[in-house]
Amino acid sequence: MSTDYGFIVNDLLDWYDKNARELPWRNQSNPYFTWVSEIMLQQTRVEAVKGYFARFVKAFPTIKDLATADPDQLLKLWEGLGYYNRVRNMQKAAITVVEQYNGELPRDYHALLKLSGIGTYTAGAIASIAYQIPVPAVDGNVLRVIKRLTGSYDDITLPKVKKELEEDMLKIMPAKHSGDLNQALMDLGATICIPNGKPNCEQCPLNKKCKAFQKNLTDEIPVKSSKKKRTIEEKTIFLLECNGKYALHKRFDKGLLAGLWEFPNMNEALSIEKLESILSEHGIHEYELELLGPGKHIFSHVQWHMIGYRIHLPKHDFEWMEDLVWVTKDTIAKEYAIPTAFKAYTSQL
DNA sequence: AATTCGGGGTA
DNA sequence: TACCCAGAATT
Repeated sequence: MSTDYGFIVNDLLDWYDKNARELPWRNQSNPYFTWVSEIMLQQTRVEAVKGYFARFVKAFPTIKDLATADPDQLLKLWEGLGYYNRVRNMQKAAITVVEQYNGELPRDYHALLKLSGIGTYTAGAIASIAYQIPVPAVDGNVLRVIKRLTGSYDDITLPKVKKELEEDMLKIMPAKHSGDLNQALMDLGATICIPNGKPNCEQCPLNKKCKAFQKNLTDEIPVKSSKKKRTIEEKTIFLLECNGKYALHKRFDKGLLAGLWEFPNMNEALSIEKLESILSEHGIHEYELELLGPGKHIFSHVQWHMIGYRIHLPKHDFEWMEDLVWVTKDTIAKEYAIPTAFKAYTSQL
């Protein structure tokens, strides 16, 4: 069952001419910059991206620079932005682009789609914005705007619903202004047809045609099926300090916060007595112990409840934990990417 | 189809 | 709190 959405194209393009947001990655013609912005914007708000975008393209001005970059330097530039696999995938794709496309992002939707970290949304966004290829870019904004427009109770978390909308939107893409149409839908979703709270329907260029507005259904549409609730994990974080240096540990290269640096830690809430006995078991008898405050961090699917200890050691040739590096506070700040989850303890270095 | 990947803004 | 954000990869 397909729907013809052709009746909204002119309204949206007219509205976009007057109301487009001015953003650092707009009004420029470098497809690589468009690519960087689209990766950063995945599940991430515009305001959060602005600073990261400027630093990133300054440090890596070309796809070749990205392809040859030090992975740890990339993670440092991404530090705090989240979803760190995005930057790993982007470098992997950059290497592919250098090897297969002479360092130039392909002007082809399906070729873009094959690159690591580029799915249907991002391929459509790059193709339409950077190359004016008439393909849609269906993100959460577009799903929300269109489902409200038609008063549809489709569950927008279902892959089938997104796929059908992509097929319908493909049919109405204008030959020359596909990038503008896609961005019009996104700007409308971000500024007028907003997700939380009351949308600003009185300002909407589509309100005369919008079923959700006419029937007062904007608080029930779009429908999103409920999510799993978060599990809680207890952790004990150690600030091991010796001769002005701190111990860091590199996380496993798969899974949560893959490849980032962390303070040594254990996956349980450790009492002082238990900690003292563990240290004793490892032959560690000279140290100063300080209990640090609790820390909490919420991820999408899990939350950490942490307690911390500062352990001041006279020497670091002990055999409690493996694979530690010892670095100064300044070096950590410049070179080591530590996720925000440890903020309660990085602030006490 | 369901889950896993961050972090912060907002009501 | 709970929800959401210019989603993609993995299972």
